[in-house]
Amino acid sequence: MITMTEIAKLTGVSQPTVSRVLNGNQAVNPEVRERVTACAREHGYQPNVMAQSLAGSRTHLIGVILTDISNAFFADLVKHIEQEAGKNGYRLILFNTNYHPEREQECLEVVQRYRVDGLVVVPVQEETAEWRDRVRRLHIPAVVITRRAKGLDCVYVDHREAGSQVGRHLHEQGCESYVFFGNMADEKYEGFMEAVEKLAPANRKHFTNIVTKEPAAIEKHLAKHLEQYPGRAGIFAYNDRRALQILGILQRMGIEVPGRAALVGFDNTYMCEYLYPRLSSVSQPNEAMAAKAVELLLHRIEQPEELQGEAHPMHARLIPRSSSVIAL
Amino acid sequence: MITMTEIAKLTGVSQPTVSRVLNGNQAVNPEVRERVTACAREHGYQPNVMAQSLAGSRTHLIGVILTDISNAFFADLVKHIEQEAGKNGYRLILFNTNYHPEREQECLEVVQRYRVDGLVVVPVQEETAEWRDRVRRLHIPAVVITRRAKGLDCVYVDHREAGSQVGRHLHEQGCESYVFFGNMADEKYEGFMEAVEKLAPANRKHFTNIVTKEPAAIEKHLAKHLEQYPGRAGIFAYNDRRALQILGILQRMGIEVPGRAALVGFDNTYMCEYLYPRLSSVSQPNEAMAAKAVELLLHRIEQPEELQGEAHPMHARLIPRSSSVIAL
DNA sequence: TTGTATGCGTTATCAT
DNA sequence: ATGATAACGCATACAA
Repeated sequence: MITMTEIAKLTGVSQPTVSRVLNGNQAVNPEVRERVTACAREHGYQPNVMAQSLAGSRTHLIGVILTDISNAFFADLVKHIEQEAGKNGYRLILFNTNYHPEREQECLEVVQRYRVDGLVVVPVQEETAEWRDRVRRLHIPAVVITRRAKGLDCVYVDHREAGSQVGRHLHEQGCESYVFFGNMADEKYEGFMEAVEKLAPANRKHFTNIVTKEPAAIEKHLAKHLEQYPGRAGIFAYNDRRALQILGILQRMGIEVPGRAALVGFDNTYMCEYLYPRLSSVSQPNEAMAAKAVELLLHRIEQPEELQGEAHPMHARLIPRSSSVIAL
Repeated sequence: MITMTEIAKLTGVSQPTVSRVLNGNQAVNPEVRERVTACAREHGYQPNVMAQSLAGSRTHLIGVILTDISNAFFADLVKHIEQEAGKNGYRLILFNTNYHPEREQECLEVVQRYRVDGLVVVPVQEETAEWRDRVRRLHIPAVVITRRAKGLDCVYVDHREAGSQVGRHLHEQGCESYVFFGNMADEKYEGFMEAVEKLAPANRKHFTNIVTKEPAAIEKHLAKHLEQYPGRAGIFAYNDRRALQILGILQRMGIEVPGRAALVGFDNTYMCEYLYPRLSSVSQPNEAMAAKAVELLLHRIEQPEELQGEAHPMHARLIPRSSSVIAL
C-alpha cells in the first residue's frame, strides 16, 4: 500500500505537500495538485488510519459492547448504529460479552487499547455503582443503551410504561386473570401489574409469575393457572422469543388463543406478522434509539465537557394483533 | 492515558526498557521489572494499538463485511466469528452493506484504511470475476463466507446436497407433489429437484416454484397447487423466516400440517423448536463455519504465501420435526 | 541488562 | 505555495 512519502518521491514534491493535496487543504499549485492526485489515484492510495490516529488523536472508532449479538433485537440495534455512525465517518469495533462480566471487563480494556473515540454499551451487570465508576474512569464518551445507568448517558425505552400499556390492553380485552413471563424485578412487570391493579382491583390476586424456560414446567404452571381462573387469561411475555414458545405450548395444550388466553410479546420481531394467530407485541423504537445513542455520543466526542450523563427514556408502542384481540 | 515514555520517566528507566518489561521480553533486572510493572498497573497503562500497529505492522483487526446483520443467521455467525477471533487476540471491525454494492465498495476501501489484517466477507455481488479481482487486489487475506467464490478462500455449506436431503426426506414422507419457495438459481433447488426426480420420476411435473413474498399471492399459488395435486404436498422454503410465514398462511387456510402438506425450512433457527407444529429445518454448522473461516484467515495472516484460495464446502444436516413427519 | 537511535505514516507548526 | 522539522506511542536493531 503506497504512502504519502512514496507519492512525494514519485511526484517530486515533499510529503507535507502531498498531505495538503490529499486533504484538500490550503492553496496548492494547481498543477502540483493535479500530479499528486493522479499519482494517488493511480496507485490506489488509501490513508493509514493508524498513522492518522497517532498524529491526530481521533480513531473514528466506536466500541460497541453487547451482551448477545445473536439476539435479533440487539442485532437490529447494531445495524442501525452502524448506519448512523457510518454517516458520520465512524466505524464500529464490535464485542460480544455473552453475559459474562469478565468478558465485559476485558472488552473495556481492549477498547481503551484501540483508543476508541466513543463507546456504546449494553452492560451485563445491572448498574452497580462500581461498574458505572469503572466506565467513567475510562474517560471515554460512553452511552449505555437499552438499560438505565444513572450518572451515565443512557438511552432506553420506558419499560414500566410499556408494561402498563399491555396491562390496560389485556384488561380492555376482557381478561380476568394474568400471567407474566419473566423476572419480577423487570419494570415491565411493575407497570403491567400497576395498570391491572388500578383497573381491576378485584383481580389483583389472579396472577401468576412464571420464570422457568422449561417447556414441561411452563405447561404445568399454565394448566394450573387456567384451571384456577376460569375467566379469560392475559399473558405477557418479556420477549417475542418466549412468547413464541408459549404460543406453541398453548396450541399443543389445545388452549384457544386469543379466546381462552390472550398473548402479548415484546420486541415486535418480524415473526409477529407471520405467526398464526399474529402475535401482539410491544415495538421498541430501535432505529430512533440507535440514532439518539450515536447522536449523544458524537456530541460528547465533539464537545468533551465532562457533564453528568442524562437519561433518555423513549416510548414503546403496543401493536395489537390477533393473539390478543378477538375482533381481529 | 499514560504512555511508555511517561512510565519510563516515573521509574527512571528508558522507554525501551519499559517496552521490554511490558512485553515480557528479554531478561530485565527483576527489581526494575517490579518497579515498572507496579507503575504501569497503578496508572492503568494500556498499550496504544494504533502505535503498535504503526511500528509493528499488525493491527489485529479483522474486517467483517456483511450484507445484513439483522438477519439472525448472519448475526449468529458474527457471534462465533467474534469469539474465535477473540481467542487469538483479533478484534472485529464490522460493516453492514445492506445488499448495496456501492456500500460494499466503500467498506472495501475503509478496511484498507484501517489496515485490517484480514477480511471475512459475505459478498453482495454474486461472484463476478471483477469482484473477485478487486478483492484479490486488496492484498489482504480474505475469506468469503456463506458463498462460493472461485479463486478465493471460501467457506460455505453445500446447498445442493442439503436440498437433496430435503428432497429425499419429503419423498420418504410420502409426498407426491412439491413446492419450492425461493429462487430457482439456488443450488438448494437443484439438489431438491434432482433428488425428487430420481426417486419419483413420475412426480417430476408435480412441482410449483413460488418466488413472491406477498401473502395473498402465496396463498393463491398454494391453493392452486393443492387443488391440482391431491396427494400430500412437500414444501421446502429457502429459510426459516419464509417457512414461518408459509406455516401461518397454511394454518389460516386450514391446511393440515404435516398431514396435507409437509413443510421444511432452512437455517434451523431457535424458533423451529417453539413452533407448533415444530418446524423441520436444515441446520447449517454456523460455529464450525465461523471457526473454519477464522482458522483459514489466521493461517493466511501468519503465512502470507499468495496461494490460490480454496473452497471449503461443509455439510448441512436436516433436522426432521413434526412439520414434516407424521409420526412425531 | 540497559540505553540510544531510528522508523512506522500521518498531522501540524514552523520557516521560507 | 512549499519544504524542513517535530511529534504521536511504540518496536527494534544496535551499541554499550
